[in-house]
Amino acid sequence: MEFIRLLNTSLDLNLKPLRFLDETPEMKHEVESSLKLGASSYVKQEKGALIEELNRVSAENKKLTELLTVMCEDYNELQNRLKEYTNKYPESDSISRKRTRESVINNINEAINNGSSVSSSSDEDSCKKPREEEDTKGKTWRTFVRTEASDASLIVKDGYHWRKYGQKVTRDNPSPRAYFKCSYAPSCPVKKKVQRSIEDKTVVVATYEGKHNHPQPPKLETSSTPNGSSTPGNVPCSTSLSSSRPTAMLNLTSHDESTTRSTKSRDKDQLRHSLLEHMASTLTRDPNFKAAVAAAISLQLNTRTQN
DNA sequence: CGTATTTGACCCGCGC
DNA sequence: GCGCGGGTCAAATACG
Repeated sequence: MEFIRLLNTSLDLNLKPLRFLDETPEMKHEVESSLKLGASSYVKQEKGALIEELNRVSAENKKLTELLTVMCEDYNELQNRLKEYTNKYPESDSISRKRTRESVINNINEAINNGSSVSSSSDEDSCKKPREEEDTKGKTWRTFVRTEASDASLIVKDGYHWRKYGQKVTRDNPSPRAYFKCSYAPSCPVKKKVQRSIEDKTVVVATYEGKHNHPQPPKLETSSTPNGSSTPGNVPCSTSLSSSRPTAMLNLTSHDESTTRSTKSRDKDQLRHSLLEHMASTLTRDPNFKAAVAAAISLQLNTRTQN
């Protein structure tokens, strides 16, 4: 599948700690004392190193920008192809209760290709963008959510509060099915069943029954579109960086089909800008990263004073 | 200690 | 009536 190719987010970047990205008081002190000791040659040397560093960061920035552009283009191409496909094979209105194996596979594939989520991380709050499929009655509907195969929690974050009241292994699917009730309002009759797809273990199928008799709870940490509120201007993109494994995630699902070319390019720029901004701010906020930078600088200063 | 989750038991509808 | 399978209950347990 082509979207797998898109998932390869290995940037092959030079991830050597950036210098002087965010000076801590200790670092400042060390640099100042070194400057006091050092001669003007040291300052020149340092200036050269800084310029070199700046060039390197600019090159990385350029590389990231190019990658992002390629990803956006690929996404648009995929979306166009999906549109063509759905126009070619419109889904029949009479969906029988018991689906054929082929139609189930098609729906799952469609859900994935539709951009349910593109995630390279196991982060629980990562891009879980459901695709909904309403029943002909309008009382039950299905949602496909892409998650990590290793994630056995069967939690689908849709903005509502759910209480799990049962779990069962059904005959047709070895994965357990979890039963939830809406716990936000005691009188709310809505229930949902969540089960991994038998065809694709990374896809979770949530079946909702009933209609909420209350408004959607205020979004705090849970949200059906977890990325929507995290970035300025609701740009559908988020990044996360942990000390052990830096990850980058993109949720490119909220494109309006009728958007003009200019809006698309503006969105691209916005997306690019916010992604870079977010990555930078995440890096500067990360205490481990700060510590690594401080260690690298002090190491370099020590070796220079020894030489 | 209150709340959420787990899990075995139980209930109920359906087909034979 | 019986067995099977899906759905629900509720006591036990875990967790914050």
